[in-house]
Amino acid sequence: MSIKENQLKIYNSLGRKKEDFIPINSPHVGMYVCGPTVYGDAHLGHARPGVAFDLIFRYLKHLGYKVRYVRNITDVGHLENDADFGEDKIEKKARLEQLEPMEIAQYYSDRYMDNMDSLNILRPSIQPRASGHIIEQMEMVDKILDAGFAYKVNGSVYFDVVKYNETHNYGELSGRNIEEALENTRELEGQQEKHSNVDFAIWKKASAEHIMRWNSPWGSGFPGWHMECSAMSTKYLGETFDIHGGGMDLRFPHHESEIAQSVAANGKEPVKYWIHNNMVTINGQKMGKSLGNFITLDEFFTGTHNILDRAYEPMTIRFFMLQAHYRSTVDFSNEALQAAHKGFEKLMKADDSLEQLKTATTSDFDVAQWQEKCYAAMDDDFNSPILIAHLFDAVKYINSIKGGKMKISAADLALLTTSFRTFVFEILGLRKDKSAGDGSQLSAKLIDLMLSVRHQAKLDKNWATADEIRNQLSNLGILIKDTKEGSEWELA
RNA sequence: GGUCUCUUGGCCGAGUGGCUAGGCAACGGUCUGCAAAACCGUCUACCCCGGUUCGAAUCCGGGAGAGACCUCCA
Repeated sequence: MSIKENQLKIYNSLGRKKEDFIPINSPHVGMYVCGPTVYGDAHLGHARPGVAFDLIFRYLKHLGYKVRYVRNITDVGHLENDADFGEDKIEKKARLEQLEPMEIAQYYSDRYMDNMDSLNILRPSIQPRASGHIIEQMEMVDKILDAGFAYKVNGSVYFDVVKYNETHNYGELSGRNIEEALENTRELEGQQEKHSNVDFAIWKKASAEHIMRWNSPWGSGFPGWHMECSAMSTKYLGETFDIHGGGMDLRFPHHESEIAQSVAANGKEPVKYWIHNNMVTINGQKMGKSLGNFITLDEFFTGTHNILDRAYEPMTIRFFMLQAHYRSTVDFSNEALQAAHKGFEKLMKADDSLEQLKTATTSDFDVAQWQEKCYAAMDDDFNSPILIAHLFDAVKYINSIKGGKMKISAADLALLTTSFRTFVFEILGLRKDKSAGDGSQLSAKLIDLMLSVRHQAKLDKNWATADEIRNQLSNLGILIKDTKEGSEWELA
């Protein structure tokens, strides 16, 4: 399979500039993205990296790359508060609800995947769980100890950031200067075990009441915060791979520490291109669990959060996110989502119209050049908003042909149809939601019956009856749309 | 406090040294028995103050405001 000729550029967080995308082992591409910690329902913020990296995954595949996409499920290891008093997040929830920790993790990861499916996010090639890779994480801890970049204290193992920084640059990704950080020492409590407060645990001793624990050479415990991603990315993608993604909030300390761990253990930089998606904000502020200002995806789909004016289809949310570039923040509001909903509908209707277009001998629009512009948008760091703008140019053209104001040749129509659909469905990953068909067959037939009665009334110029039917159906939430071809209906 | 980012028309949101994205809303029109829907058209913005330049919303400096990270976080 050949790679489609392209000039794909990717903004690399490591270096903060756009670079030509040249895979290490073309046509193979390895991509690792930080997935969710499964101790709660996915919210709008989780949809952002889901959609962003799905777009990247889809486009790379479209270009002909063979992509192995790995997205982890974190079901152990995240500490709350500081290290000494922290307890595993999953364990805490379990104790509160009297359930097995793994039961919670399974429940929420299933729900997460259902949500992602709704958003038409392709499943990654591998979705490894942290709890299933304890051995690999212990092996990596061992390697870091052997390399001399970690030390053992009371059954825990800490990464020696200060020592690492003597020969490497801890802070290369986040633009931090550790020496400065050390000078502005803040008083931190309960950190006597660490040689320095910039050090972090790579293996943590489990307290007596800690349920999620594994035996290790250092005693009974669990892996540190950042180990899972280093261990699993190395296992499935190799010591050096092409793309590592995640939310911007993970840049420090999570990704910075991942780099340090991999370099310490394997002696080489793990990632060629770091890609970070920006946040979803609500009233200008980051939507997040700790801030308590999040809306879950299920609440969006059902409209059950009191801040929501209505329910929003998954595709509305997907389109809403694709209308912003992945590196920009995107601000939630009902108004913005309703605008996205309408725009999306317009796009889908234009797709339907493609079937009905009549061809001519010439075209009034340079379809080949239009296609080039679409590729140029995607090649420029996956610029979906620009692509969507071009798609709406095509929509306007399609509608003008339909209205008899412009012409298209048969060859151009074929090209327009395939490219339009490729970009809309294959690359942007949009999908027509089965909406009107949701009602029972019987209801649909009854509505059609009412419409034919109304049609006859209109032919008889019996406007009172025609309007009565329209109004009554409207009261039931069924919207009549009169077109030249006859009447259509949809659920409001 | 430190590091970094952002500030675009009624709203959302691209872009970037000259060629004036796009969506939604609004307004005008076409269509329609009326209405809605649909479609077409119109609407020329870039926080403030300096500077560089033939030319800046775009580059540089200063100011104001907002946000992210520095603790788990998508």
